[in-house]
Amino acid sequence: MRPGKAAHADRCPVSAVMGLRERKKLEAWRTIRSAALGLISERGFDAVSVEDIAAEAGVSRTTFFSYFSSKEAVVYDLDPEEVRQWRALLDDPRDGQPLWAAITEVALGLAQLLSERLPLQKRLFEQSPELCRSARGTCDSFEPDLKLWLAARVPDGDELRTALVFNTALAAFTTAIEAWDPDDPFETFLESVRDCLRWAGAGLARTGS
Amino acid sequence: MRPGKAAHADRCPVSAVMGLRERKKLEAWRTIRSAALGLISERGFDAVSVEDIAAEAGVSRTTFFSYFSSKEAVVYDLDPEEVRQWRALLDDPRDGQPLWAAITEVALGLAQLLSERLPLQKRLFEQSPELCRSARGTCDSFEPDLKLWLAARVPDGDELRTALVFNTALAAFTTAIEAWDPDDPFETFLESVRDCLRWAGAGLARTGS
DNA sequence: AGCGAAACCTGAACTCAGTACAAGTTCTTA
DNA sequence: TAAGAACTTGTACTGAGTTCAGGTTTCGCT
Repeated sequence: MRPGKAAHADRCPVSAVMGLRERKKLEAWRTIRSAALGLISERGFDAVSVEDIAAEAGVSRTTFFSYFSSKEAVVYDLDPEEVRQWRALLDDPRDGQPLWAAITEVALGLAQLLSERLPLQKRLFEQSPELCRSARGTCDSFEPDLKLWLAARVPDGDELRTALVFNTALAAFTTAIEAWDPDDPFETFLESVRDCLRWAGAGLARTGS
Repeated sequence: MRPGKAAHADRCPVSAVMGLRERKKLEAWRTIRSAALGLISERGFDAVSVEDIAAEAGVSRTTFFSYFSSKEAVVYDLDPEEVRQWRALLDDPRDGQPLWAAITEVALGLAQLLSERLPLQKRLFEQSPELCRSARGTCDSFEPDLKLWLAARVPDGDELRTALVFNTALAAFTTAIEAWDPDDPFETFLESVRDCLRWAGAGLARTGS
């Protein structure tokens, strides 16, 4: 039997035994990201170059791009640990729940998961149109997973309607983000997410509240 | 009384008397755009540089950027003539119609307006992830106008709900675009737009068709 | 007709994101 | 511990987007 490294290191709070290489990689990832967020949140997104970030993280520009696929990605990408939580969120069977209710739960779970990052991100959006324009990129990490999840739940539904459900849920979520003031308590944001999903679920053609 | 140039040239099918300067500008705009679309649709978006386009249009790179704010913009931006039609579409009072019905009409009108361009655009999306990623930019020209229009119709409604209505309508529209095969007849696309808006209006939490 | 101002076009020089690659370093595994 | 895979780095390149000074065209007015 081998020393560390049992079977596969897919479970456990990530940090478990997983080889020097992997551990270093995660560490480097986090170093780069926090260097980036530090610089960006004090100078603003546009005023920080990838070179600045790399220098601050003590790493080369080339290496930066081997960890993040773009400058925006360093703001959007999920920590591996968060990815794990996200998958766990989707793996919950949620049997018997109607589709829209299940979606609402996933959305709220996601919001919780992002609670640390979101206020900062929102503030960055406000000051940098550059970044804001690519805001849709936030979802790039979620989209594939979420589409699979949806497809599994609506096995034979028609394509168009399934896509609509997905995009509308996303619209509800981003609407809540747009409307949220990052200085307000996070609970306010969660309320908005709930409201938006409820309204969209009930039908927007309905007048009144 | 002066010769040409009566009052202001805001009405009329644009092409009316409007000064040499303006006419040249419009002409240059169209030359650049069609040079761009020509090159792009034969070589693909990524394989054409701004320099290529400028050269093909017989104009300098600098000038290109004085007409279009980015390389993507040359694909997305509306011809001034189309802008005129778009504004006309929004100016129609549509009295007495419930909000969602009015939105549906605007969306269908917009689709009609884009009918020429859309098949090509869709094909470009399919081949260039680069371009596709910034697809949301398509709406950048519509967003401000549309938000004003909406705000005028829901004068005292709450912000969040208004934003949700807007984003959901947009989601419905883009869903129809995503699902559409540009080789199918345009009517198919219009049907999808109608369906998506109807479903979103009726409430996505409702199961079944 | 003609003149001054404003708008326009252009080439050159620059910044920065993103990619390619070859050469060096570090970890893994058997 | 040696072969090899994975990772890092500097260098060099492409291409988008900006700035700017200087030249040309059009406009408004007389």
